[in-house]
Amino acid sequence: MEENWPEALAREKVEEEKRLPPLPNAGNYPQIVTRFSPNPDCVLHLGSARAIVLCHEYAHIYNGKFILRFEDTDPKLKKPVLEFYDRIREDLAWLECKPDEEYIQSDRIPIYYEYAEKLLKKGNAYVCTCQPQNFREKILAKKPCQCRNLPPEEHLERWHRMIMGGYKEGEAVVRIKTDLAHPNPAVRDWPALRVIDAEKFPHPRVGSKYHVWPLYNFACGLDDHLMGVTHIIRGKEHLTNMVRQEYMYQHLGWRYPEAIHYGRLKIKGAYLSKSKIVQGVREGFYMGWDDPRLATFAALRKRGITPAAIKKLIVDVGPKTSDVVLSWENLYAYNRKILDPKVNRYFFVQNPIQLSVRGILKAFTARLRLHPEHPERGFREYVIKPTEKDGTVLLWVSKMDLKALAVGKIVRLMELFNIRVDKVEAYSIEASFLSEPYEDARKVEAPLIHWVPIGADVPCQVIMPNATIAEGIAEKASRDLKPNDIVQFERFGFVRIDGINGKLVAYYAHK
RNA sequence: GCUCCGGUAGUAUAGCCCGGUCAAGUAUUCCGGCCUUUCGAGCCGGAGACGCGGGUUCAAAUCCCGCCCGGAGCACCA
Repeated sequence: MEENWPEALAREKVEEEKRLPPLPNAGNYPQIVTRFSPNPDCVLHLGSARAIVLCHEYAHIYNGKFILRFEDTDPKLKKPVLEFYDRIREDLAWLECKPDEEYIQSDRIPIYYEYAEKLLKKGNAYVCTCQPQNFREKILAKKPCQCRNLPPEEHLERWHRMIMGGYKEGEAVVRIKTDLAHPNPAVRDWPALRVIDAEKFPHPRVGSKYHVWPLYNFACGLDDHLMGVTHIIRGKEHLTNMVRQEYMYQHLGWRYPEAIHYGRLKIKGAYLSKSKIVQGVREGFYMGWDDPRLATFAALRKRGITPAAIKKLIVDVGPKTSDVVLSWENLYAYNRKILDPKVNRYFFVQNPIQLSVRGILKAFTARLRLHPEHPERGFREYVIKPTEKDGTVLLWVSKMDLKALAVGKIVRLMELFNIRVDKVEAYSIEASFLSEPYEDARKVEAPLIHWVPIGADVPCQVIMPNATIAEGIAEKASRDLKPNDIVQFERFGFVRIDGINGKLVAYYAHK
């Protein structure tokens, strides 16, 4: 059923969630195959999410296959870095977009050589030894360069010299023949492989083994067919690359896969440029790949943004060709919807200030639900006992609530009792006990504020999205939290617990 | 400059192919109310958009033309 009627299956989903538009000509293929093909020269970020989620999601919907392919064929300008191979794998795993297969292009150089030779032999490609400037002039004039029409034997000979290291950088390049009259000069006889000084620019994985490296259109074009990719989903900056590659497909007698070119995805205020991210981290401007100011997956993960929220967002945006500039609020809204029913609540008092309440005649036991809608999850319990001599109780409250704590005002300490403020000083507030019932507070529309008993507390800092730190005190019960727990600090926001040893450290997600 | 895409509310998206049911739907945002021992969630109500100008037509967000604006490509990068 699933194999024969993927559409029917997909349609069912439409009703419950929103749906991606159907893939073009999906019915023509026995199995849908998509691929995500990053250059391991940076960690992944929200800008890559569109490619990943769309590819993975479509493969999933159609019961197809999702391939991860590292495109690491430029050891010079876009030099791959070893650590990123694994980081990218981790990011995908975290995003719950695990590939069914993985390839690394630097392992496939012999395959590319084989096809280069084949094309050379058939006269569909040639080794061009022209000065780049000369070639440029010719091609702009729609004229062949002096190499183009040389016999294949000559090119084969040049080719062998090329891979043996007989040419220096820039001295020879393999070109795929296209149409010299093509309206777009960029399409005309595009370069397929070039010489790299292997000693000077060793590849992090294969070292100085190869002098000749394929360019994007060659390696990618071959691989898409060789790996059985049926649907290419990539950014629209690759639109002309499709046109270029189609010529090579013609030479090889292959059929070009279906291609979807979506627009760029940006998020307001986020730095999504790989080079800027790498530079900022290397120079120490950012604390790491997971600096909260970054929109890397690592950073989002650290802040408690869930993969589900990211996926939903991307699916919602869909594969349109126009660019989108998302606002963080959008992402937060998805995340909040996922988090709110799931996560427990705790009190965190930012910028604590001491509150002493006098006139307490008995001990109170505050039972705070871990989740307001799910009492079955349990409680945090605090016994508030007044001192024997003057019946006073000491609590932490937040300076942020100072406006509600003006002299004479009535305030309710959540789940505890109501007080009237008597005196406000720089570092302390004095108040007196008023009454216990919640209804009393409602009647006078007293503001509700949270609190932490002095003595039943733990120092806590929350790293905010702009990398500033919110200092404060969390309630004692939060000591039981574990790293990666996501909770809501009531009236403060959702946070992900990062660590706890003596001090609680959390990262802020959003309100 | 050349080639190619695209422009629906603050943001994102549906509708455009096969004109009317679109006085434009949805989510978020913002405002108001209800509910609620969170300024969260939920519920109810409200605000807010078809880039501009022509044309075709009984009828245009949808078709045609021009303009304007935005983006991408024009590497021996991916």
